[in-house]
Amino acid sequence: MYRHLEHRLAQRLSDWFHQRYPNAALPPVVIEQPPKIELGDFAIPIFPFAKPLRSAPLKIAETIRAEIGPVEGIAEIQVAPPGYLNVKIDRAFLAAALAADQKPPAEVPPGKILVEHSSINPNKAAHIGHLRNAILGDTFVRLLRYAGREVDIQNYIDNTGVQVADVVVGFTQLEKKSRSEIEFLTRQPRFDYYCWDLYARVSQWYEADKENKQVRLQTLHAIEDSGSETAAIADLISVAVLRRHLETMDRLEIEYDFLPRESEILHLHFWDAAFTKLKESGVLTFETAGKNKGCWIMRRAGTAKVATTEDTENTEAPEENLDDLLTKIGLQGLEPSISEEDQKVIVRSNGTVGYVGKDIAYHMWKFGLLGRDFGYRKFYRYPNQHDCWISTTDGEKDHPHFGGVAENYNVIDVRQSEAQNTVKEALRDLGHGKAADRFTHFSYGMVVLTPRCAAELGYDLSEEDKARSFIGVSGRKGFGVKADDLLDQLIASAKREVDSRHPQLSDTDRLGISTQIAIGALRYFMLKYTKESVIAFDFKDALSFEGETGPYAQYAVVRATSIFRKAGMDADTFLNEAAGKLSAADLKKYLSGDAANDVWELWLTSSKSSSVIDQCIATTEPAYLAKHVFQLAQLFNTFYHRYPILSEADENRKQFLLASVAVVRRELIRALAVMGITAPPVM
RNA sequence: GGGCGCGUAGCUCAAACGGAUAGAGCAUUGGAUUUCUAAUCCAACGGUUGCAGGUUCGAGUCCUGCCGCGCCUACCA
Repeated sequence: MYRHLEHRLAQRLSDWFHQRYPNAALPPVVIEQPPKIELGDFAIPIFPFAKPLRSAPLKIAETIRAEIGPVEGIAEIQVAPPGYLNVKIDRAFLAAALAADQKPPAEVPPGKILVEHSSINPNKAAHIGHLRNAILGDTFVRLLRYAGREVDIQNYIDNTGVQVADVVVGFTQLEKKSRSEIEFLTRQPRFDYYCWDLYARVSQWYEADKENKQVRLQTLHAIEDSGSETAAIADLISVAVLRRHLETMDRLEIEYDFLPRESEILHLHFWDAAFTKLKESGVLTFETAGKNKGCWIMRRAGTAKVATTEDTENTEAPEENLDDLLTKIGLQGLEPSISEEDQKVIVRSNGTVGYVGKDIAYHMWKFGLLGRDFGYRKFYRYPNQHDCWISTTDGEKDHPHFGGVAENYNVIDVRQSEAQNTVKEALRDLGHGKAADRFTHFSYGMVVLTPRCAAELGYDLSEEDKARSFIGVSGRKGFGVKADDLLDQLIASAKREVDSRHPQLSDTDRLGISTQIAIGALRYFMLKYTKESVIAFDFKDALSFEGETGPYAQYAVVRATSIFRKAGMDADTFLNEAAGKLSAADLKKYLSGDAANDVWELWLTSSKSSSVIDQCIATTEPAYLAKHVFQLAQLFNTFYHRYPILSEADENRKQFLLASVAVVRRELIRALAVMGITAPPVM
């Protein structure tokens, strides 16, 4: 409803401007929030109109105020120096709509959206960096679904890369394990932890003797031969680790619909099909000389940008740079179409295709542009009976339809920006401009360890690392905080509190509550930072349950619920039945005037969730929702402290206060659900 | 070298489109509960938004230069 009023107001002002000044070129109407609630609920800066209309902002504002006429849902419009229009919402109007949970219909664009996230190499345990990815991705899925969009969640599994080969080397060479011995190990709890340590040991082994890297190369080749014993072992390991990843993420209520694997991209000849199209369209060119002789290359994304109709005036500049470069490296006259600096090798001179090439093929499939499909097999059934499918070469006849989507979001960290751009440009160069436009790299920053945190974990730091402000997580070095470990710690820490607070509850109940709190803390922690920022991981912050944390917001819900429990009522039932009986006169009475500003702010903020969620989707930034949830919880806690509700003597006012609590509670629960957080019954 | 990003309170972070007095949390200090149980609330303290210019009614935000840091720049994935 807040969103609706905002749009209505913007539209009305825009219409007014166009009617009164039909020939003027005017900037769009921008709606902001005044710095203080006393000033109003919406603020429109008039300054941008001063110049085009050749008039003072205050004068224009005054004219608008006088001529705009009544707007439904708007109570008052004031002019404020030095040039704002401050607008007050009709408080009773909004509150009545909110109490009755009225939602004006929103437009939902057609077409399915694909969100790809997690994509953890299946060779070791998931760590905190993967948690950030999965939580961001899963929350974005929930945001889209809240907005009414249909979403498929895919988790791309690179099961044929060197990382898997390295662990295979560890089992077969370092540990001399047979296939059946490895199979036995895969059935042990937390097999991924075993691999974590082994992977780090293999990396050391490579460094100890360069000869050892030959083994890696042989193993890598053997994996690609699908009939070999090595391939079978690799599959055994990667599937077992993958299963562990699904279990870990399921602890956080993160699920997937489909797991496309790189092995099928190869075996089902996705790449061959893509390669043919890429060659035919000239996107890939064969190098006959120079550093990349014998490779199929593409122009590096983002460099020497091809002139389009919009920027013809810039056509000269890149060519000059190109000539300069060619001169510098002594290549003038050889006429490669792209300088070596700008070349991106897609197919190596030995004929094998790199990661980006496979990703291009995968993305052509995603948008239904490849003319091929995976085989599908059920792989994992979640406790809620939802099935997660995996790619195979043959597969089951009846399966859901994956691929051929309208939009695509890839949740991948910022280091892959260039590779992502290359995929996007390949789609564009193939003539699929629309698909390229609907390809979004949902980029986010790294999770790193503070030197203190690394020391706490017992890692020996080099002098170089000690001097750094933070240290990157490294699976290769076995350097990082494992996802399951962190979650275990959070649960244990929450459990200690719950045990002391609620000794009367059963241990199972206390564990359940602790788990909800741990998930709330972890998910909120990963979402409160804006996605581009680097998270300097610190146990003190991550394990905190106070201040700006998930449990703070969960606690607000618990408090709201406990008011109703104490009153012998169910909060939702109350809202369904009693809230409708709130008279317009009472709403007006209890919400009017500056004295009611604090309660009004509670209602106002409650009404903003849909607007905030729209903003999160438009900017691919879930942190706005985290901030909103915290703000709402904060307002509620202040309100809770200031107003005794059950002891309120005025019965009508008591009903109004209860309705206020019930509305905030409902909106908090909804917003938290979008973040994948549920509030426990007690805390 | 080139590309991208970052630099805001002691620490960790906010501040959509340039807008009203740059806000939170943590930490520190002082207070609040026989109550809908304090994982809470109130208050104090804390800032030349890296530096120097510029654009304009107005700059943490845009432009230029400099300083510092990170990532990418592999026939790795």
